[in-house]
Amino acid sequence: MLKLYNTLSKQKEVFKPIEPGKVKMYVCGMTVYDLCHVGHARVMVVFDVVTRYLRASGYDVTYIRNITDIDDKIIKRAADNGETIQTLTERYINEMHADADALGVLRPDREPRATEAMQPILDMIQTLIDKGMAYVADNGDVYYDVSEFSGYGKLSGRQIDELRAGERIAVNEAKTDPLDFVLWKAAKPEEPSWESPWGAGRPGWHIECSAMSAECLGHHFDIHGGGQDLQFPHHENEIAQSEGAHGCQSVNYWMHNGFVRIDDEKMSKSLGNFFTVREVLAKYPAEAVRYFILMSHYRSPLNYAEDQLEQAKTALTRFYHSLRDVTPQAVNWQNDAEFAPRFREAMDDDFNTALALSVLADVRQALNKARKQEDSSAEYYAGLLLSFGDVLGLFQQDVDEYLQRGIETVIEEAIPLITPTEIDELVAERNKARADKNWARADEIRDKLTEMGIVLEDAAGKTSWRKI
RNA sequence: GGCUGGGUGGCAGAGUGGUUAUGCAGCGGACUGCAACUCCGUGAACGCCGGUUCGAUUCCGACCCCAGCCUCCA
Repeated sequence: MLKLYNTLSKQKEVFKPIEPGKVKMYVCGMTVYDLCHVGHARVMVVFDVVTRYLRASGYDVTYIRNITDIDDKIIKRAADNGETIQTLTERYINEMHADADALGVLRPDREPRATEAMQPILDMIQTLIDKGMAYVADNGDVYYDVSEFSGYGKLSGRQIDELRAGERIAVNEAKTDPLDFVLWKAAKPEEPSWESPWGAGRPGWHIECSAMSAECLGHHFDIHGGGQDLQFPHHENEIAQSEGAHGCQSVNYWMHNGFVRIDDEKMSKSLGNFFTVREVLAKYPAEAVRYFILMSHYRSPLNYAEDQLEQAKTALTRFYHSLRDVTPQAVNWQNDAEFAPRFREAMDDDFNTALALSVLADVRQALNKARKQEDSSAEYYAGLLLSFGDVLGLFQQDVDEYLQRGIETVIEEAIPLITPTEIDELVAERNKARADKNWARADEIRDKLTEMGIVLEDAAGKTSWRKI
């Protein structure tokens, strides 16, 4: 029985889909004006695992992750670069996909873009105006009238008067209430804009998600996800818009993942303390980054640190190592009686991947023991590990490809160090020396390879190698 | 100031009213020509102060500290 933490109720709840057997999920994706950083990677990986596990649990999942391809930062960046917003966003959408693919993140079923949803956005704003929940200001902007929505604050636990008392709300003359937020922004000269009944302009940030989620999933759907920082105001405003316009509950379960931190501070663009996914992938295998993200619970803060990445890499390598030279059986983990109950229990408990990984560590150990005893159950455990791994998006690469990864392109100062063929030749020479009990020569070769980051492993009758 | 969440062994990170998390690192042993890999064994923890309890790291209260949101942000 799957339980998940619902931000709306601030507690774990048993998951019950609106329509039996089906899950409709919407996650706030990226604003595409720059490369993704590790925080973005976390959202993608976390909800990828949520989707995979829901599917493994038998649900027919419709997963939507939007792309924000029009906003102030995009306009500014495009202007700075002297390019159109289309070429800018197109480029970063491709980069985002490249990062997602590298991290083993499956594509959502749909990735709607704000600029392609103008009509639904305009319709929704009109509905809100017609219902008296929005108004056109003197400057041509359209604002949502927060006082017209009684549920305002229910997600983030805020009271309207408390928010009013806050000192950090910017004063904007055009609004009748500082808490009101913009649905439609009147265009300034030179800015990209779309025609509307209220003049040329562009949508406010929040309205696109309300419009697109309704377009893709209907007025009422199961799960809405995103980063913790979107709780307020973005998601609060989404609720106000969707429920204001449709007159019914919009989302049953709100899920928010925790931040990635550096030195106990949130990783963010504005603080400038971020690492792009691209930078991290240059130093660590993508799957190790994924493993690192899954090492902690999705709602906990995740401290980004090199030694943690190293640890993830080591742990992952040991899994692949255990899978090496075993022919895995075709196994469906759901049929397993030994480990699956614990795995399911962990994942059912609000997607506790950290605990699930500890179960996989036990499977790995069972596999190693079986291998040591040359027991045929090794093939079963290997298959089981792969089946579990599929739920978390781990262990799916070819074993040698992972362990000997990138060997063709390993370069240090642009000079290829060694080719696999050369390694094989050295290994053969060393084994000959070993047969002759010429330990000095054998060790010399091994040391030479070690210096190049190649580890040799002498199993009975076969020497294999891997990259450190 | 308001509202959230958190403080666990060397590091990371689950969890629990009384019994082994797990991973990485360490130590001892087996295996090995020596290693690597693997296996076996092993030490080490619950911010501080009270309370409830036969018993609290786990429940309650105060305190200290940390992070986040309240402004664009995954």
